[in-house]
Amino acid sequence: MTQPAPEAQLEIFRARTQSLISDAELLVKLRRGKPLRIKFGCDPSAPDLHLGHVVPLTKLRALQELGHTIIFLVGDFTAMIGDPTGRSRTRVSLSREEVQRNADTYREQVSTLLDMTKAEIRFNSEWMDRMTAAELIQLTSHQTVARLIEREDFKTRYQSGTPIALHEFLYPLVQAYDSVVLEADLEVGGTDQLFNLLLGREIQRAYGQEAQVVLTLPLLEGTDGVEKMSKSLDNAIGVREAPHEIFGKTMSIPDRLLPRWLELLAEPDPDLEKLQRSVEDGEGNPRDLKLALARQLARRFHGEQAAAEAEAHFDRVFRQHQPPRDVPELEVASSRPEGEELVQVLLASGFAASRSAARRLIRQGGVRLDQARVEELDRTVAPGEYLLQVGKRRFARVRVTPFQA
RNA sequence: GGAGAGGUACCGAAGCGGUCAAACGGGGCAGGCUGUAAACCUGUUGCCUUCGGGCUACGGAGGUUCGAAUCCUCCCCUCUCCA
Repeated sequence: MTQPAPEAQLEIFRARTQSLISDAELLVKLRRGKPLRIKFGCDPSAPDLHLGHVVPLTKLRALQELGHTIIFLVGDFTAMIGDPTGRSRTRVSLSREEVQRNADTYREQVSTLLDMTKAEIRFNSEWMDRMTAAELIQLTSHQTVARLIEREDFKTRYQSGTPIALHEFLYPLVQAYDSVVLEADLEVGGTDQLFNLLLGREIQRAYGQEAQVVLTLPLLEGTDGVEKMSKSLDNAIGVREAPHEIFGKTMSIPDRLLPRWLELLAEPDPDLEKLQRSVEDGEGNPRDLKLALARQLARRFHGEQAAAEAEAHFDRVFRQHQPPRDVPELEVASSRPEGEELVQVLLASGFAASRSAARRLIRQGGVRLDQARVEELDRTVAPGEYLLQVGKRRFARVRVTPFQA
């Protein structure tokens, strides 16, 4: 592959980024004509990729296609600390086997997005396990508390009286040191990583290396439209989720989030862009645009056919209000000759967490048996087969078996 | 070592002797509407209930009181400041 000219490459590096520090330094590195070593840190404990990860991974693929080397740094050592970003507590350390297994899963999932045969995967325990206390002290000597406390979340935590444990300061330092060991030319991360990435530059200089270029990417908001996407906030769409889940969840994002998702996630597509323009003009219906995005995402992770089925499922359940084709089946034994209480059936089906919750659902008109809304709280279901529906989207085919004394 | 602040439901946060299963906001769930599981509006959100009520809950254990999330004692945990 012949590499585009440095200036042309710069445009690709810069596309959709939050910040790039700095253009000039990147150009210097590119002009040397050698493939850059591009570091990207990943968390060893959460191998489930979601759309939030797709943003940087798409970027990395573009850079990989320019012939640069992508290095996935698995922070298995740093995981003992837990990134102080947000409120995450210190995590339990994972065993070597667990880390390896997670890394394998990660590799497998990332493979659908970029060419892993050309990428390196490294673990920072490789060098951190061997670091002596004296070396660690030396590393810490290159930074000041004042500098570390500048980091936004440390600052707010300090000011608000939320405790900061001493070891948390080591997280950015170790991450920075990883760049030294890997001789990274550039590090990619989310905006929330800016401080850590910049620290990498300082520590590299302290160890006599050229500073890495820092490239940060916007963080994708989750399905709630407010918080950044994360599994723990339950606002994520996983790339391995079922096609109809990906499709449906995408359809349920707030309309106002749509431009953002299109900007960060959508692959170039003339039809999509045409739709987008018509929606911006007030002509088109945002729903159609959302459909197009949902279709594209489902197709990207599950293929054309699965995407079509997911769309059909959505259309059926939410537009026509018909039960879906595949409904989970469930068997409930009658507890008395005339059958079983509906309340009990709801509990057994998992649609209600308690009998009180089940009654509440019925009282609110959220329960249907064979399409007919149930009005009686004390409804008993005679033995037989029924389609049970709770709310708009939860269905089960229930078989109530006869009473046996 | 000393001084102070605080621990309330899924989360944030009020309440500081009864009218508190606990305001309010977020989240969840349900209903309505709709162009979608969007937006908006309404309801609901401890458990059990024969729908009259009953039971368990406000860091833990005791106590005062007819009655405690609210007062007292001890304990556990968190934070801040001073040394």
